[in-house]
Amino acid sequence: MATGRTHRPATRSRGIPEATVARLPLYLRALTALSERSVPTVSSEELAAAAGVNSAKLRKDFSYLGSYGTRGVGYDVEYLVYQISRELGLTQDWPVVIVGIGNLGAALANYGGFASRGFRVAALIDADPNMAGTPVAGMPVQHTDELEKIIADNGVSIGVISTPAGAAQQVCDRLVAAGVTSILNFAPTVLSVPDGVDVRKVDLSIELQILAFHEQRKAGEEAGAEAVVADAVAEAAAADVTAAGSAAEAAPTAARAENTDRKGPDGDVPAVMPA
Amino acid sequence: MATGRTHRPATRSRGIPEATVARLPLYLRALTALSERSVPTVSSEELAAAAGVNSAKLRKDFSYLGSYGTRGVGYDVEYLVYQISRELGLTQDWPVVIVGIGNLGAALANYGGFASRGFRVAALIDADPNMAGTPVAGMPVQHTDELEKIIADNGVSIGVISTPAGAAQQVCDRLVAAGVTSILNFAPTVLSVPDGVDVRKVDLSIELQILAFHEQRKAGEEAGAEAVVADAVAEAAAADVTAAGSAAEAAPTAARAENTDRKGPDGDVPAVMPA
DNA sequence: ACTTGTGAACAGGTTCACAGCA
DNA sequence: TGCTGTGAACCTGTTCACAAGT
Repeated sequence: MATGRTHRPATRSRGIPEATVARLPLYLRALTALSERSVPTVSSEELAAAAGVNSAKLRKDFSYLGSYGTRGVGYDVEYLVYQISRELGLTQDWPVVIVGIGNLGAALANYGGFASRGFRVAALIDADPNMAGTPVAGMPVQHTDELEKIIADNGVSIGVISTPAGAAQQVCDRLVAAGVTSILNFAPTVLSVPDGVDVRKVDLSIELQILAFHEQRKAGEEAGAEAVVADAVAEAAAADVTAAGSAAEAAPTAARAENTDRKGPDGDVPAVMPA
Repeated sequence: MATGRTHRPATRSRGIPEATVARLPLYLRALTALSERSVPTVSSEELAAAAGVNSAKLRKDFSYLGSYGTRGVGYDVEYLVYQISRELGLTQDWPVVIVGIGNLGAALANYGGFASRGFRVAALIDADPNMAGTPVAGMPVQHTDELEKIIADNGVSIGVISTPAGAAQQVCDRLVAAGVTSILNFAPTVLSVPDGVDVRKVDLSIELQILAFHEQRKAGEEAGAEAVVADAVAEAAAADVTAAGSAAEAAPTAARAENTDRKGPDGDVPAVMPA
């Protein structure tokens, strides 16, 4: 597997912190909502509440972009929307292909959040010949054989993989070979990619497992004790605790909000793992 | 705002770091694969490679769980699978309900990764009366009216929200009122929940936006300069960039993941800590 | 020999608190 | 007066490197 250890080539240190980048979409969404309500300006306190973060963090984040606010007043909504969009690269058109049109792929194809954010689904690709031509989200599914041509013809640089785990690496390799340099992976598999290619993974079951961890902890707390019971049972049960082999991937994120005053959601770290 | 600023410095305790918890599912998946291949033991180096992290981090993570390895040898696969499963609370059955059976909800209902990890879909709920009774993933969709009863009858404590953004908060409130204490939110909205309830969110468009950011950066780098060009244009364009994304986010779907998270800004997590 | 387990250095991110400016 | 912008403290997480076992 790729061993690209070069994570962050110091050379680019002038950049915006990853944690901040990961929050920009959040701010953008909150700002877009304000914009639609024709709100002209917003304070860091208000915007932070809408985005679910605390104001100090928000101000710090914005400070990395530049000084776009006005002391004593707040931020100009429209101006900020533009600046953040530009910073994220959303002012340009990003054609993307979705490979693997199963339940999830179809859901993604129908997701409105793409188009409204500068992303354009250039093609839906699936390995099943029977699906070819079938319309999904108003667009015909194309066969995997066309993959390279589609990517070249549309200048696609971002690919979404929603195939079964077993096909993911192969699809990934073809996407990369065809020129894709950013991949959003939904398959529960660790993908190996050459240096220079970004991969972000999303795994539905991982999120649930993390919730289960905290849920379990809540229950134990309530009970008062901690007796993590089973210790003797461990050995015995160990043999078949697991089964199926598909599952999770990595991704963290969490949010937390509170009702009554303050609150802070949390931090999230991006992780684009380098091969 | 900063009223009761009672810091909670001493709150730290025997807990496992959030970042570590977020990686446990990854290790578990890799271990499960090894287990299926009947591999008896594995070194931190091998397992780390399979999980996509570096070995030092993996060993550090495991050290929080206890000393489950054998120096000079490695870790016993079966034993570790059990220990991690137990730590995550996966040795028990977690009934979950999925609210909002659109494309994404259906995809989630069909997702095999749930069942194979101790999660059981107890019910599929949707507000559309026409969907009631319709089988999805082999199970009839039930109407929202039944929500409270379903949760009570099945002892559900984890809920998944895959409704449109507009309905999310309302659904969330009902889930919480009915007893749910952990929520996985796919709707592109910030949810407010009372203390003690965990919310994790997954937003697909956010992941894509983060990829776009890095993709844009790559392009610029290639071009040689860093000149974030358009600076003068900014001012001019700012005025009406606005509408760009009015389509709004209606459909739900999304995913987002990343590294770690959760933690409390202020008085958040009551600090779980079993003595 | 070989690999774990971990103190300690390091890095990055968050929060504080206040100076600076409209 | 009010709110932004930010240095500095603080805290969490990562990496190093080696002592401790087997």
